[in-house]
Amino acid sequence: MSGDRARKKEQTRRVLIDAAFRQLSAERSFASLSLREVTREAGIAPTSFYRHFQNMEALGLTLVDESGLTLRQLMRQARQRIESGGSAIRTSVETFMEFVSENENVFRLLLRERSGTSRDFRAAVAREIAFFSLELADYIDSVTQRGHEFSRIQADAMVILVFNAGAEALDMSTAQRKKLVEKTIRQLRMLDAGGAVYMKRFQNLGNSNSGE
Amino acid sequence: MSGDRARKKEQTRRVLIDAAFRQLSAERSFASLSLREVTREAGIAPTSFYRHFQNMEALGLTLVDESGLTLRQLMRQARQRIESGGSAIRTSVETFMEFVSENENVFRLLLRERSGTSRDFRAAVAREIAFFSLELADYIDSVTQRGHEFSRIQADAMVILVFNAGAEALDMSTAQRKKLVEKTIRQLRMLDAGGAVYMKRFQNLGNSNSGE
DNA sequence: GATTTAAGCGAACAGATGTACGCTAATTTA
DNA sequence: TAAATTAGCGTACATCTGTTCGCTTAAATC
Repeated sequence: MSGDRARKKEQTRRVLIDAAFRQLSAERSFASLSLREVTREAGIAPTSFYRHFQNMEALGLTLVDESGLTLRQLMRQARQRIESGGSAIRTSVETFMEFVSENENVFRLLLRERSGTSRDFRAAVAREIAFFSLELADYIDSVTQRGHEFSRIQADAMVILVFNAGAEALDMSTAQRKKLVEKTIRQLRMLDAGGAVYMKRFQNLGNSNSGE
Repeated sequence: MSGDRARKKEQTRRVLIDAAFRQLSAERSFASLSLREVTREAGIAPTSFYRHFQNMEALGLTLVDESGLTLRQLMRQARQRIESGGSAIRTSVETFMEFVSENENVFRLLLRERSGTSRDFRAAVAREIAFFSLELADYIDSVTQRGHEFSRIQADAMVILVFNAGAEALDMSTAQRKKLVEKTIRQLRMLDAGGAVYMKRFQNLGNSNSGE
């Protein structure tokens, strides 16, 4: 039968990926994982690792990619919830925080590799966040009609604030997280309100960079 | 003569600290430094390390503390520049970016350990950033008189955006960094403008969290 | 059914790591 | 000046690391 071997190979590849994810925690970053640790957790001989990945860096990039996928599912979920009524800002923040709580290790990975030691990792995470931001910018622009460039700047700021809130949440209790959500919502509302005001000012003054 | 030995000890302690800072780079995080590497760079026997620090974690905390000090000097500088005229926002962003460019490794350390694997490190960095944010909040409040809590929320958002811009700048060319500065300034202006608007709305509606 | 392919394994190796221990030599104390 | 303290060093050891190599065994191909 054809595809039997390929299927089994895919299976152990998954086991390796899952083992790596499982070992991530507040105390363990991907960079601190050794090849042997991952294979041990996966129940596979160290040397077999090379049948699936060229090295740990390759495995890491796979993890980042999968995390990006999870992130996109999150976006889809948030969009659905917004469409079925409710404040866009509140819904987005709450959905994101839910995601962080349910995927702490996935989020930690993205968070850490964003400023990690591998340029490829940093680029991969930046790409995922940019995708996230672009989607939000489109949404904002479709609602406000202030122009793509402007919406993009606003969306970028919002995404950064939400991501940062997620990062802070990781070290917090449930009660503290609730407060954090409210704070973040206020920050996004400021940006929202400010977008309208600043846009007008921006148009009146033209694109000058005159001081003050 | 008394204090000779103590002085020399302090000296080699400095050599260790400097060696560690020197080894930080885009490719090397503090977590990836080994005790032996640091002592090698410092020109000191591995075992002598223990005469100065209990372990690498202790050295790391010292680095974070020193980085915090540098950050406070930066704040002082920004304050002075603002007082001697010019836009507060522009001056702050430009001064911060200058700091990042001149202290890339210091900034990288703070950036990485903010989401690192040591709770103590994370707490130490959070403390430094909170200090930074608190100062800005005081300044905002003294100018706008909108109340400490409100100013704090706004200041927090601003600090996050500026820090994040600093992080992005690390992987950028000089030209790209210039554009980033302008973008960040716009984001802060949005927050500034939005603060005024949102504050009014906030007061009129009361502290309700009614949807939409 | 015979031959080829390839996933998985165990043994082995060189290199690096943190740290214990005891020594030396210089400074400090008495 | 004699005794005590201590920064710095070299040796040593157990442990862990990534990776090579050749083998087995089962699936795929012919």
